[in-house]
Order: sequence, then C-alpha cells, then structure tokens
Amino acid sequence: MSLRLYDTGTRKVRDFTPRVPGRVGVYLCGLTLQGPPHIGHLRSGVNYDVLTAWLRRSGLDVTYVRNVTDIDDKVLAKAVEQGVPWWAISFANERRLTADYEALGVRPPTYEPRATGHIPQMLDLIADLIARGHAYATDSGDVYFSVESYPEYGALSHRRPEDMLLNGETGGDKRDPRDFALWKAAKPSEPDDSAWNTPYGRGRPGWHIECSAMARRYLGDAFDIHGGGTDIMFPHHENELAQSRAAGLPFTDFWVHNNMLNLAGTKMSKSLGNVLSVSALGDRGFRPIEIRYYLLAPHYRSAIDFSDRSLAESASALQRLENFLHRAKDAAGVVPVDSALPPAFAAALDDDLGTPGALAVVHETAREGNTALDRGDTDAATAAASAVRAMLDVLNLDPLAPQWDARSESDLTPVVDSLVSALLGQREKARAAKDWATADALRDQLAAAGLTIEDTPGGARWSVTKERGSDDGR
RNA sequence: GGUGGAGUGGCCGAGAGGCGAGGCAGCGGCCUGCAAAGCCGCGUACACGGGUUCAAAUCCCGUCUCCACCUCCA
Repeated sequence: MSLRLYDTGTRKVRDFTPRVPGRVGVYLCGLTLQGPPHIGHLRSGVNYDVLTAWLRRSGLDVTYVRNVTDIDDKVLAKAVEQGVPWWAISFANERRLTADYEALGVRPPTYEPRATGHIPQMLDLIADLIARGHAYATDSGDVYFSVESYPEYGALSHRRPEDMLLNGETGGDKRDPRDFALWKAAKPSEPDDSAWNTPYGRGRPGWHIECSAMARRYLGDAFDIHGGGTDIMFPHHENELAQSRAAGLPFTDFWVHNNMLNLAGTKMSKSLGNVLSVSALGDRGFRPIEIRYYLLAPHYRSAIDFSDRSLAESASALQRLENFLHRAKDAAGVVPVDSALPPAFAAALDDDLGTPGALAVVHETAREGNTALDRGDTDAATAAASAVRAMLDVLNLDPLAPQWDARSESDLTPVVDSLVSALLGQREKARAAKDWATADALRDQLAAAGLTIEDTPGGARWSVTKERGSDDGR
C-alpha cells in the first residue's frame, strides 16, 4: 500500500495506512434529498468511486458507506407546500440521484443508509453526549451540543471559536450561539409524521448527528476515511467530529475533501439555482462517459469552472482514446483487459489520487499504440490497447466496457451495418473505377444520414457521427 | 472582518527549486484519389513588483484579481 492522501485535518499529504491491515472503512457524506442532483454533487460521487476502486485494486477489502439525508427543513417545507408526504419528496430525489450515479458509472456503495432509518442510533449518541456533559436539552425540546465543552472544536477546519461569526441558528434557548442542534423539537408548521418520540419530546434529528450515527453503525467507532465537499467541511464535518470524539469515539483517520464545481465563477448550488443536470447536458449532446471523463480530468482538490467548451474538449480527448481502442479492436479482433497496470499510472493514483497524471499516462500509451497500428505491429498495438483498457477500467472509463460501448447499444446496429455495407460496396466499386464523384456522393449521403465514413487499409469503417449540441458560446 | 485555496502558453489542465505532464484548438509535414483517423514537427507559458539562490513557475516579502467556507449546501 503506497497510497498517499491529503488529509484536511493535518493539511498534509500523508501515507495512507489502514487501521486494520487489509481492510478500510470509507464514509462519504452524500446528498440531502431536497432537490434533483446536479453534476456538482455528482463530482464527489465520481471521485469517491475512483478512490474506492483504487483502494480495492490495491488489495484492500473496502466497506464504503454513502448516506442520504432524507429529512431536513427544505424537504419538509416542500412537502407542506406540495401537500405530499415528506418521504415522497426525498424518495423521488433519491431515485433521480441513483439514476444519475448509474449513468455516470458510479458503482453502488456497500451501504447507502437513509438518515431516518437510524433514529435509535442517533438517540444513543445524544444520550451519551448529555451524560458526558457535552450536550444539553432545553425546555422547548431541542438538544444542543455544547461547543464550549469541547476544547478541540475547530481543529478540523482550523478555525478558532473566537473567530467564528456568532450568527448561527438562533435557537431560542441555546447557551452559546455556536452550539448546534443534535435534535430539533417538532414545530407546529411541520408535518406530524416528521417527528419521533424521545425523552426530550417529539422531534427530529439535526443534520450532523446523522452522519456520526450512521458512520458508527456501519464502520464502527473508528474508521479510515471520511469525505465530502469542501463546502461541508465547516460546520458539518467539524460538528460530526466534535460529537463523535466528545462521545469517546476515535472516528476517522483521514478527512478527504473534494473541491467545488463552479458555474460562471460561482459554486453550482441548489440555493443559487445555477445547476446543470446530467440529462440537461445529455440534451446538449454530451454523453455520460464524457461527463465522467470531464469530472476526473482535473485533480479532485481543484475547483472546476464549468463551461461547455471545456466539457467539449474533454469529450474530444476521450474520443481520441475511443478511436484508438476501436482501431486496435478492429485490427486484433479482441483486446483483453490487461491484468497489470503501467507503474507510472499507479504512481499517479497513489499520489493523492492524481487522476490528471494517470490520464496523461493513458494518452501516452494510446499514442504508442496508434504508432504501432500505423506500422502494422498488431501485437504491440494490442498490448498498448490492453494497457489502456486496464487503466481506464480503474477509472471506469473503458469505452469497450459493456456500460459504455455504443456499438452494442442498439438492436438496430446489425441492421444499419447491413444497409451501410451495401452502400459502401457500391462506393468501393466506384473507387476502384476511380469514379471519385460517385464515391464522394455516396459518402456525403451517409454523412447526411449521420454516419462518419473512414477508409482504412482494411476497408471502409462507419460510425455514428458524434453530434454536439448547439454552441451557446460558453 | 476571519480562515483556507487559486491565478500556468489561444483554451482546458498537471507540476512544485535545475530536465516544457497530458489533452483541445491552430499551423506545417507524412499518409490518403480527396477526406477522416493516425503519426511527426511547431509554442520557449507560469498575475504583477521586489528579494533569496550558481539556478525560481516552484522558496520569501509586498501588491492586484478570483473562488470557497464562516448560514442550508457535494
């Protein structure tokens, strides 16, 4: 295990060593199901998909937990507004999220717990915290964590309590403005079925306690990696850490935060409304595999400033790899996925999940493979193609994998092939007779139908022309 | 105001004291009937001003600009 990871807590890239040899527990703060997901949310899922894949590839037995928060202020507000149960809102959004994860090739986590399925575990933790003097219940039925009782508060996000703006939630009888809710008393404006009976009265969980409870349930009192976006480092992760540690739990070893995806210079976010979904990008001609490539091309700790132009550049880069693999497959018949990975590729991923460097190795290998193809060295080309597939397999970007292979997508493919072959046969005759006008007319006809024709030493190849949505200049 | 992070060639995007990652676009060449795909070549870039050093995009100081968090948020 030679993986090194940046840890927010120590602000350093550190050697990653599992707590229990051979095993690793990973927790990712998933989404709050208040609305449909956008590609900014999906970025963390994609990054963690690669992280967990890489940990597994490194021989570790990975337990990966990615939760969803299925109840919160906004979910309840929407439910009231639309006159439907709150779970109708969150479940609909959960299904959309699952669909988008699948579309982008994000493999399911080991467990995907919903917050409301873990109320007893939260109440246990809250009772512990009260018993240890780190939390208190108020007359109105709220329970707050006492920030003052926990001197290490702020260690993760490197803030001193005195620097914090004192404008936290104004909950009637908090002892300190920085105290945060572990449990929220039911409000009259909220649906009756959104509250649970507790020793403190009827109510529902605060956001932070959910993750502490779910991480503990599935990963134990101590685990290896906890992640999420930089935007929830404070207060969410700071609060989680404070709760769990104050309750006497070691909690996580590493904090791994991915950076934001921005649109026109500002964070893509539900509250700002500047969001872009997978399906909206699909309407603009971008395939999910291209979006996935785009999200992995920069390092996970760099901000991405989204633009159609940069996404289109990523799509072209990916298509270069697809062209190579298809060429190699046509030449060799079959391109197996290599079992070994080029050392430079592994080194790049080991260095804090350096996907940009890893993709650079992929492209270099593809170029070598293309060169081999040009000189007719099928063995060398196949070897390069196998290595490319192996590398892309780790990133789940292998165009020949069943999920992405457009060639096997449609039942109509053999039909089209047969029709196109007839026309290509005519064109071949015309070319043999040097009747270029007829040959080009046939090629134009096929182009008009949406096909790209390429002449190769082995004959003409056809493929569906990649259409890009209209360019709006961004 | 506080705390982090960032400004790299036409564009995207790595790197992080000495060798110009990679991709996209462009130009030239090879290949091609013409194309396409592919290959080869071409860019001497690191916000600005100082400083340290034999050597700085990389370290230090200052300035400017941008982003995130400090409130729900991947």
